[in-house]
Amino acid sequence: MAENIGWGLMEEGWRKGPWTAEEDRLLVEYVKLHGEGRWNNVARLAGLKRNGKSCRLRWVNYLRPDLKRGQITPHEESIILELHARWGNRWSTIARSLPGRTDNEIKNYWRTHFKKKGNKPSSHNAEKSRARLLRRQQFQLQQQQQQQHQHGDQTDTKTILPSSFDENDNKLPTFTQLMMRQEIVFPSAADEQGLLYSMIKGCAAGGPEQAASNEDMLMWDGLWNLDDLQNRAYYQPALASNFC
DNA sequence: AAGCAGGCCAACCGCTGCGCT
DNA sequence: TAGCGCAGCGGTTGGCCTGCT
Repeated sequence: MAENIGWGLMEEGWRKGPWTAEEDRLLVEYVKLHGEGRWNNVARLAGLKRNGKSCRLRWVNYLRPDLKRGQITPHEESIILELHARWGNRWSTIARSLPGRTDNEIKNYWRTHFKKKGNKPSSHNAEKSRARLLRRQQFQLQQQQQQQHQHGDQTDTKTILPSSFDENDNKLPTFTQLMMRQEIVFPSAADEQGLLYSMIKGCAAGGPEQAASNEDMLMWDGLWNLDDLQNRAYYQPALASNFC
């Protein structure tokens, strides 16, 4: 039996529907005090009239401090495409390769942009969406630049293209070799290349040959590719086998 | 200006796997 | 080993927003 309480719905004692700012605050306070997990205790300990599932979902998809806001970048999009081709609808697995992005976010993005029209990213709708996305990104970029200008924030160029890379040869050294030659410059954690940063941090000890799991191996296999268009790392599956 | 269609995203639902008893 | 509870996952829904006609 459901009861409408104006903003939200009460069902069997649990509130449903959109979260209020006060509920968010209570949930954040709870996680600060008790950490993530034991979500069924939230109602009792935090005074929230939400079930554990709802609390977990709200935290994971919206309140987590490490979430990355804003549109999916073309770089992230290419990663999503490649990983979806590998793993299918394993959204949580794909999300683990995109720091700050949630499985829900990626799932929504995929369904919006690629699910329809026979999974053709280049369809008319996808093109329109991309055009809209680019307009938004340009706007966001302008805003970021304005903010950086206001704060005098000088961001360093984050080149990770190896100086020894021979374009004619098209043969890339291994990651370990680059580490030895100190030819990799770590991007900052705040950079959109957070993926590269986390991969370097996670596997720097030995590169793909030291990867801890099959999934790590897959990531190494797929992700370490370089593109010199903008003096930064880009995701290009076609070159993967040359690099690792 | 209004109506409509589609995009976008937050949230819910049902199922599954895992750990504990 | 069966039963139970919890956490996590993928699918789906519903409402708001935006752009087009």
